[in-house]
Amino acid sequence: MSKSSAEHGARRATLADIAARAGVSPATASNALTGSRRVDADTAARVAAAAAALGYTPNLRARGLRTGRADTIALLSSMPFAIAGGRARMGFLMEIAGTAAVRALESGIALILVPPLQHGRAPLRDLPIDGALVVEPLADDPDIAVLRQRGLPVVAIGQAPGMPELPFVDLHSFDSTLLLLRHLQSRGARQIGLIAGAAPRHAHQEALRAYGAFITQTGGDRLVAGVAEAGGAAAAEAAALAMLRDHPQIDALLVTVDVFAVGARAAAAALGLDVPQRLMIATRYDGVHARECRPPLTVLDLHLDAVAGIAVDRLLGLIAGRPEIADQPPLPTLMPRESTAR
Amino acid sequence: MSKSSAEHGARRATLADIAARAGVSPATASNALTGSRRVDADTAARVAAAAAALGYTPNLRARGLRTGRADTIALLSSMPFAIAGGRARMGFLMEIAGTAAVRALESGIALILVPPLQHGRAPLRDLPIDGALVVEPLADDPDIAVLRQRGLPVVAIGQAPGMPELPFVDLHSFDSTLLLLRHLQSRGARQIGLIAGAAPRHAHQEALRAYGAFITQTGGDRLVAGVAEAGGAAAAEAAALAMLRDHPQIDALLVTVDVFAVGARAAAAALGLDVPQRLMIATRYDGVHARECRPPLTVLDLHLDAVAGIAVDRLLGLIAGRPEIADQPPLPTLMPRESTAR
DNA sequence: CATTCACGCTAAATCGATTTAGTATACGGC
DNA sequence: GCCGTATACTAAATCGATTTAGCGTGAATG
Repeated sequence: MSKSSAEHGARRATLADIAARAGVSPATASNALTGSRRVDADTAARVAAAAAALGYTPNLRARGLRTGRADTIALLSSMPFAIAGGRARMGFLMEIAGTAAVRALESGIALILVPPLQHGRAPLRDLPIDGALVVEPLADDPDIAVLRQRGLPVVAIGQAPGMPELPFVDLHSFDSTLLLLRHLQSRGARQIGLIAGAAPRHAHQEALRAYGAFITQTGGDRLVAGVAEAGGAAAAEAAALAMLRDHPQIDALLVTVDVFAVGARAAAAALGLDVPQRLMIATRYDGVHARECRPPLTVLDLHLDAVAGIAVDRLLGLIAGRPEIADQPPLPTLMPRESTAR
Repeated sequence: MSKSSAEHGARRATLADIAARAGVSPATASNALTGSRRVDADTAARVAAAAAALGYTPNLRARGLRTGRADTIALLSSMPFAIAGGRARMGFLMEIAGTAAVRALESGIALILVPPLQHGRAPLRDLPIDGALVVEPLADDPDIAVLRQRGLPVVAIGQAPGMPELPFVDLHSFDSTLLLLRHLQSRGARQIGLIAGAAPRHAHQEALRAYGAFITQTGGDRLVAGVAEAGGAAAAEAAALAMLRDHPQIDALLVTVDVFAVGARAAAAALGLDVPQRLMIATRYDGVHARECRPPLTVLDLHLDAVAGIAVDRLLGLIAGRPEIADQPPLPTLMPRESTAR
């Protein structure tokens, strides 16, 4: 009965069918439907009627083959599985994906999700897309390299380190970090430690820069640990343990990655340090990790809706060759939770 | 300098280029690369070398045009914006999307996200896809109708009401409901009210059925309200208000939709009913709404990872014409929170 | 020796739309 | 009446891969 179920449905009407029914050539039918050249109003109406009658929808593969357009963009993240995978399954990426998909589809563009793959396949090389959004790219990001080689426009969500000319949507990492540092300070922190990702991502680098500026200004020791992203919470726990042991004067930790913050919290527990009384912890992204941590972690509202919307607009603009828009999303907003409620 | 940035990159190598370099015809090059027909080992090696040297990647549009395959599947939800949109941006859909995208990409299939659109466009008709996953379809789901008309295989996540023959992944809505009802009972509930979505979705219908069975068995009044999905939390609040006023004996509410549960919680607040002391509330999906509700809501772990994985496997199986797999995900697990901690 | 067969390959058709280059007609101006 | 030109259309080329049909060659079979 059923072989490949692709055989079932009635054959889709083609442009030639429409043309025949309307008594014109395929070329005219095409022009009438897409409006790319002048066509007599009567003829256009006949073509439109035929298309409606036959339920015509263009074959996007054929159109794409001819025009080179794909009417598709990709959203991708290079975050390693240890951070982006697991229980909280790419919350960050998915939050952006939701808004981005809506925004794109409203413009008739489909959004393909390209999550980090465990086994490092590179589907990017032949994906039929017109452009891509890259979330928090690395310096010398291999995905961006591939996309550029294909000549595809790219918009980074969070600046791409070392590529100042690459269009990006600003995640305001410097200001974010300052916001959190000042919050910790206002809650009475005297010595803040910083735990950042070791990978060359703009967010980490900016966190370091902001932290440096803050320490210079306020005094105190410059206590920083870089954690390998692939290590996940366990690596962060180890780093936090070492840092807290070596520097018992630390009374607050700023952790740039939510998964790492969970590790830091575990380290505090291991050392018997009460959170928030003895040690405050704050992180950046408000995901499952931050919310389900006990106590819940103070975070930022990164306004990812706005971020995603602007990113899509910018990318579609680049694809269409429209002049660049300069919009940037609003600055993140503080969302204090128990982990800093002293 | 920059016009359409699509012009920048070097022209992609085509099969013809490979063929020329390897000194064979395009047909042979194709056969060598795809392995669809026998080719001399030497020749195949030459072709492979040429492909590698030129960095050849097939043009998927051209291939798709010829073969009819798209190597793409869609994930779509018909949930109205009032539920799926807004602050919690399709948590349910996105949670599934993450796993599904990984699983699909590992098989070389891209995943397109089709969220509900506010202005009811129907991009489904011409999206180049091989099949689709539909989340919690409606009875007579218009999306499914379109897909079927196109002859595309569909897998429902949560059974499709009135379409028992449609392949689906079981969300175990009947058992889920019983699980929650028994939990409420075990926490001392004497009279449970049910607030379900009014739309003809399997989850709601099964909730009603399970609730009916439960009441029949345990006694008590059958107190049910159906809430229009498009009404969102406000509609649910109104319904809960009415129900709680009319039936003050209600001491627990089971709400099938997380957004509605938030509305129910607001109704309790408006009536001055303490949660959970005077009124317990439980819902199904563990999303932002449930977690950020005060008090946090008791929910189920629906094991969406497993659900999504099975759904993708089933769909890819259908597309490939493989015999059906019968796997179903594990039963949901209870995650008690404060809203039922009496 | 003639015939069949398998093998390895190629030319050309094909998928369905868009676009180029060009044709037929009508109209206006002189 | 002739020319230029705008209009409305069409035939054919094109995008890049796959697939059909078929062609030589050499080995095996009777």
